Amino acid sequence: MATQTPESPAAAPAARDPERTRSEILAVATREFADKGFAGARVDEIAAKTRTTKRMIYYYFGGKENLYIAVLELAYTGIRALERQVDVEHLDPAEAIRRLTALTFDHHESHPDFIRLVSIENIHYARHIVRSEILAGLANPALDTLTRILDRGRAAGQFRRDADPIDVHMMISAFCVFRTANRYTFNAIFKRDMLDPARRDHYQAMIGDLVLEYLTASDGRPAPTA
Amino acid sequence: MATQTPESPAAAPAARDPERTRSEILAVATREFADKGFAGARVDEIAAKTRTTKRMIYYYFGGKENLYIAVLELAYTGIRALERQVDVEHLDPAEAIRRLTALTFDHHESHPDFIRLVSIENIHYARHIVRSEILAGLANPALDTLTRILDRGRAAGQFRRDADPIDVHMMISAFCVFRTANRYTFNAIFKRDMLDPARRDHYQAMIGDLVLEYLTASDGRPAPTA
DNA sequence: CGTATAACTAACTAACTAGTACATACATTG
DNA sequence: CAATGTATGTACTAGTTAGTTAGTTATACG
Repeated sequence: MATQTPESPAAAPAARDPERTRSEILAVATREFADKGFAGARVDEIAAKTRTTKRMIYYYFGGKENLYIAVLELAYTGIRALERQVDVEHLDPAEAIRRLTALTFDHHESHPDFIRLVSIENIHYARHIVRSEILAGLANPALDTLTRILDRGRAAGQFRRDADPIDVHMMISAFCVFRTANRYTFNAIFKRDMLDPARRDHYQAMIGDLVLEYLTASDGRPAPTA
Repeated sequence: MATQTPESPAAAPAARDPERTRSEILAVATREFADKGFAGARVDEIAAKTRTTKRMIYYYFGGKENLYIAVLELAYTGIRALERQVDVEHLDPAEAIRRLTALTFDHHESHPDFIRLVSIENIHYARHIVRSEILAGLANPALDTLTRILDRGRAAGQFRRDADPIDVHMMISAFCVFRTANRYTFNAIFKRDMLDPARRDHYQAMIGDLVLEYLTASDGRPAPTA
């Protein structure tokens, strides 16, 4: 007997389950906002796609904009949790960069809705991120990881000394985000699907090469010779 | 006497000027769609910001969606015209790459509305580009230019032989587009404005270095030694 | 048990929004 | 200078959309 709730053994739509109601609204809203943007998404449609009613959206979230912010908060905290799991401390700096880059690459590929939400939020000048207390002060595990790798690489004389963590993070993100975020216009214009599985390994290696070549290039200053 | 009659040469609101009416609607619509997206933009507001009425939008463009497509067409053809003016044929391949990269960089920086429209269009899965006959078959001067540079660079034994023009174009675009398109969320999270004039030269040089280092790196094949 | 409260539903509304009907002024040309 | 099509403005409408009102039902807890 696969009972879902303590007292109800019926497999019927669980009558009362605030936890599930809330998270179902969030899940559906994530899809809708990511698909159509803030202005394009419809509260009525979000409600219709859940097993509950529109009233519940207002009950739990207070309004369309707050729901959108809740969606952003969930998306960002989820991504950050994943980033925190990355462990490359045991790897040689160059290998660690390659691994971090590959993981970021995989990550963006497997979370297109997140990338879409970020694009949408940029169209809104990041207004909602700034307004959200949760998001405004969210730590960035990927950047911390990268900072440690760069420190190790510099100490070992492997990496250029003027490499800035935020810049390197930007490089990696730029490539990985572009590939997903601009997939459709790029394909319409160049007739090339940047997410074609046949080209996946090629692009994953390319961004790794790119970053490593940058990091191991001379910075024009007296560097400790290997 | 500021007469508005047919024969008045006065600088007063030109009574009849279809050319101006049309282009004014397009200019205002470009700003509105770039600012708020397709769903977020309001036909009434676009009309209010022109010197004409909503009726004229329907008269000239037929509807909101067609107006949006017209905006895209104008934006893309304008950008393509600029790209066509790039002349780097007289430069050494490496210098040509640096110049093309710098021009692309400048270009994206000075056309944020275009980048926004591209982001918006990606949110719409490039549906309108595909529908537009003008856009679907628009040549890409930047890619042609790049292809010729790469050919010259390979012939001179300066560039790796497996460098693909579309891939290289993608690299350049990724960096330049990301910097503009993701400016707001990036700044909200990392407290760094990627468009800060103080960092402009740094980033312009960085993308140039990045691409050149990639192109001059060994491709693991027997290459003509310099 | 019974009652307070949290979870929930259905129906409604006021405001907005894309698009249109209709009337008319202007300009070109025969 | 008539007449005909182009360009334009005003006022309207039908449909949509975020948000609300007024309640009902389940559950926890004394």
